[in-house]
Amino acid sequence: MKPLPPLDPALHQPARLQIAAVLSNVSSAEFAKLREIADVSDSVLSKHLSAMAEAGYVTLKKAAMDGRQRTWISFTRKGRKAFKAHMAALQALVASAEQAATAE
Amino acid sequence: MKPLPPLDPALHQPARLQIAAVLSNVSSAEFAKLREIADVSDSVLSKHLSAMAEAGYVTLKKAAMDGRQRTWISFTRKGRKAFKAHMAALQALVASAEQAATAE
DNA sequence: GACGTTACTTTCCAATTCGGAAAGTTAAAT
DNA sequence: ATTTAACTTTCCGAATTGGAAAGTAACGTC
Repeated sequence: MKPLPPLDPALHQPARLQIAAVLSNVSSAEFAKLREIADVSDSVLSKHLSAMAEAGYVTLKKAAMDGRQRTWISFTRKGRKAFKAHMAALQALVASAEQAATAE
Repeated sequence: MKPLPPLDPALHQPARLQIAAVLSNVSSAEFAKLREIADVSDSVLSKHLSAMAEAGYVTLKKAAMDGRQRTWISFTRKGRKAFKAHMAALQALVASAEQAATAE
């Protein structure tokens, strides 16, 4: 039984996984939508997004929507790739666990 | 896009996932084996195992092996169930991410 | 039967991380 | 010029995580 592929610390945290899962499905998502799904406060979401942006995984774009200022978040190519790798690592984990016959 | 099933905090941490993945495949594993796979120090492994034991997820049994004292770790039924649920949550995450066409 | 060794366990401590509240910022609406 | 909406940053406190080192328990040895 060998060590599994490494999990990305910038994505592994639950709120970040949620955010990433959403972003993987869309070209961009609204701040408010992510906050709702990740179920965190403004400040916490903002901090997670900053961290992910710092890692080069997402970009934030402010755009006027109905006059109001909104922030749209998107994966960068790097972010998409990192998330894909992270998912693969999780898949590997699931797979390794799936041969769960009771052997010794 | 709805919130995904919750991830179990007692299992989500990387070292714990590794430990759980191993345990899911065997009836019991040696302390030393887990330490090697999780790639952590004695003290850290011991603490993770204590935490998982406290959660009712694993049991530790000391047994003499070749004269020497060894500790064998096993999932409880509850632990197995919790890990299964956790894996299902990860699967759901993977699945939700998998429709990753670029839609909006 | 004192002593060393092995195999953990617990304590100590520092570094991160995480979260919310509250204060700060900025651009648009009035 | 003010207000307001939509974040962002600061300011905490609490919890996690990790290693080193000290502690403990069970043998094995002499």
